[in-house]
Amino acid sequence: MRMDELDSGACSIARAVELVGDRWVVLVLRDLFNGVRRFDALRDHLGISRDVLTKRLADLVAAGLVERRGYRDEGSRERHEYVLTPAGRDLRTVLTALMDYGDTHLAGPEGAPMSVRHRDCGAEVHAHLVCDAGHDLQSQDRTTVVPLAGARVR
Amino acid sequence: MRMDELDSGACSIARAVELVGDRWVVLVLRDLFNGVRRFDALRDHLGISRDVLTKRLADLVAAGLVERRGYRDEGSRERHEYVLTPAGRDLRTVLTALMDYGDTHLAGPEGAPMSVRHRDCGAEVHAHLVCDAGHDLQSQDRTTVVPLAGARVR
DNA sequence: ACGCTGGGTCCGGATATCGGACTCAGGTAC
DNA sequence: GTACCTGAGTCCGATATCCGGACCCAGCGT
Repeated sequence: MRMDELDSGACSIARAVELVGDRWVVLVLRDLFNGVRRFDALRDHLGISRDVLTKRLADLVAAGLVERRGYRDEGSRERHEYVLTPAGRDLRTVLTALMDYGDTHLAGPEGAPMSVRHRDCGAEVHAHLVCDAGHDLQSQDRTTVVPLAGARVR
Repeated sequence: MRMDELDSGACSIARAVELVGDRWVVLVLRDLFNGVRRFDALRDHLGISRDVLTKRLADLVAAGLVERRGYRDEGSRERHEYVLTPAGRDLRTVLTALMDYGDTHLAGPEGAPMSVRHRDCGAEVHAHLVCDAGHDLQSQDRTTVVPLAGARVR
């Protein structure tokens, strides 16, 4: 079966990219992973317009990736902050894969700007392709794609 | 050091998302991985407008992820097809991570639509977070992020 | 009473997207 | 030779989105 006979929309990549297929969404998620939680902190750091940030955060909340949570610094009234939900945190593999790609192909002469470390052992963390039998496929191309029940023929 | 003191643009995720932070780019790459190579086949399968497809393909070629290659079916004049370069193929980890995310969080009741298999052993392939000491971090959150030489303070 | 601050909304111009019509070149059919 | 088909685009006008900037609003401190 040729892949172009299957419905492009009934594909997990298509569904996932519906959520995160946007520059700002990815950068907002990155900052949320890094502990930047407040509207104006995000706005300052990313240089995104307030308008768009409002919309992106609302979309992320609606999609269940982010939770809007009240907090109160003493001597201030209540404010909001944005924190990743477990579903949002599951995107870490995607962000790490993007980061690995940028490190390898797009870094300047100074090399990679950041390193993700395993908190327990200090070693660098990367996204790898691994098969369920335990083979690491990094940088090889030994894969085939087969349709399953959720696929739809056009 | 707080992460929001570092330049958001000097980040491998920001650089990578400059290339692939677009719905159509990701879907075009997916189809190229799956062997859909010709302009009109991509257009039909994705339902993208010709205009936008032309531009996305040109951007991908300019970025070195895709090569535009002449070919000739017998009895036709020369045509073009688009094939991934090695740099483009390195995005497989990103696409697999997106697919895993979609399979886990966005699949319908029929389950996942596709499965990527290791050609040598037939087992399913997934993107995992793995540290250089060999620990698999899947679904844990035991990471810290540290700035390196390529980071820029704002 | 007044201003400051976090977290927005509103607005107008610039950009991008979409679907559809038009183009162009080489090959086949007559 | 002429008409037509096909793959691969370009052009166009209407809509949608993005961006920067101005404006708003609710409490708290003074």
